[in-house]
Amino acid sequence: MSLKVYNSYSRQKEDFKSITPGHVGMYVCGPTVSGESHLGHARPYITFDVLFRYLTYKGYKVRYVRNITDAGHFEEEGREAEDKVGKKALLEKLEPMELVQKYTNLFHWAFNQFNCLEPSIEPTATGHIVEQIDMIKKIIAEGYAYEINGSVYFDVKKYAAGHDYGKLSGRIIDDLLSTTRELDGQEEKRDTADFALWKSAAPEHIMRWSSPWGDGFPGWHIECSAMATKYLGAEFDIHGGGMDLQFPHHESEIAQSTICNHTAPVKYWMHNNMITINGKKMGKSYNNVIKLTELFSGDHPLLSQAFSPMTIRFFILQSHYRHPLDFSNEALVASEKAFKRLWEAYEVLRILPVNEAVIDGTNPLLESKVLNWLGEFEEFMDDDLSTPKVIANMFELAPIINSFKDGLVAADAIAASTLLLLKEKFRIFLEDIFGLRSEHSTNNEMLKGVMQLLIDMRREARNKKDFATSDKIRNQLNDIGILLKDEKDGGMSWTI
RNA sequence: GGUCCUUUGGCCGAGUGGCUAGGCAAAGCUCUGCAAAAGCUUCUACAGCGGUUCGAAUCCGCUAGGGACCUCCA
Repeated sequence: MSLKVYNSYSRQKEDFKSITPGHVGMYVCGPTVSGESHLGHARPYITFDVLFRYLTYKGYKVRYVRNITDAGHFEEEGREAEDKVGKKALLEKLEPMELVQKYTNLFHWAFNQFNCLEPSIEPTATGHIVEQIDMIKKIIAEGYAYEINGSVYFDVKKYAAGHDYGKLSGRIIDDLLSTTRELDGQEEKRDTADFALWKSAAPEHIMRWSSPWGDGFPGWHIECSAMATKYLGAEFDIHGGGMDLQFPHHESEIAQSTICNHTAPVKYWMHNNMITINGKKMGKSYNNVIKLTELFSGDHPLLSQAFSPMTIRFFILQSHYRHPLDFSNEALVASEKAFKRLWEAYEVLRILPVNEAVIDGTNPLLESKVLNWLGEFEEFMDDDLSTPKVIANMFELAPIINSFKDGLVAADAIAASTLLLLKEKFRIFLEDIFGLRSEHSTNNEMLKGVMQLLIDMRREARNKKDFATSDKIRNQLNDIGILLKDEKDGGMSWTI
């Protein structure tokens, strides 16, 4: 089976074929570490983590590059260009790199909580100033950039004359060139559509580097082009990021890299949609963000409780990555319950005994349904990562799994081979590909021993019809967060 | 203002021409000392209007609402 992905550049689903057989180069725009990550940031990194995992499952050796933007990206409108990282640092009275370190650590911590695999390479913008300067030099040499007052701008009009500038973002170049908007600090550009490759730094700028054009800092888009080229080559397979980066960021990346490397840089552009809150995009500019730390702690006016990283991961996977996802406390509560139920079914499945003697199941209809649902796991993922459909199938299978445990379905209803396949597919898709995991460590031997003792005591009490004692054990365990469940066969199990 | 997208049952959310997605909530039942959990059952929607078609949530047009980008943004 072959993977199809939606390519933003062609606006259609395409068969995925890697440039180098067996290998995939993937670049994803990483965080700007001038502040704390919020729920909106979780989406791309979880989405592309799943893609990374899925490509690996498909047998590709993937080099996954995700940058850390620890410089650059500037405020421009209505005021002098300012280095965002440097500005915040002054406010917080921290060294710029101290601030960057703090938020980088926080980012790593949060996405470790989300069980996101680490990228193969996580380059920083400040660590690649030299590469960026080299790239700018080449673009100047090619005649597509010009220097004015220590700054360097990309000549969009010239580029657009021979290239399809605006194709990725569906922009019409003439509209861009005839912007009616008045922007300060734009007068030195030849054209308003031009973008900065290098910006001259005012004396008070803390973050600055020397360059052939004087002291300054790199422009908005050049870091991704430089680092992607360095680690993935002039042409690589996948470039991912949020939809809001299509213009101008990715459009400009294409232009820079195309001029510098004489080839279009990316084969498949993939963009995730936004997370909205009350229908509005969650973003810094809207002042409506919910930080990840607030989500994890529940410390936010819109939240009724804390939500675990796996709940959020599951919530994100329940919708398709290219569709908008509206946040609400209720939706997260629903996801929390759904995930818990699914995960517990999975834990039941793992310890379900397999009778190798069952060659043919006694319930062919059930068996064919199970096989069909399992087969669709990969089929759905191949269709542009349709994670919600895979999850829907898992929920079709969950009651069947629970019915096996409760004896509502005969143990020999399906062949041993099918049961083994069921176990394997659940493990691969739930754990390896979706990156979900148990929230709680229940493999603490000491806790297991204590629980067994309490279960034994409760059973003895129940046998003696001493329900006061048995209820006390159950209720008090419940109060501290352990749920005792009486099984159909008289046994007991527990979950946190 | 320009470009583009979107509108699904109480809520979330799949779905691109014909066959009940799924989850959460709610109700009933089974099981149970009670409860929880689990299982079973019920709840059949596609913004409005018009068109194409044997047949449309799905294609086209108009109307209304919402949103994104155009400026840092995942």
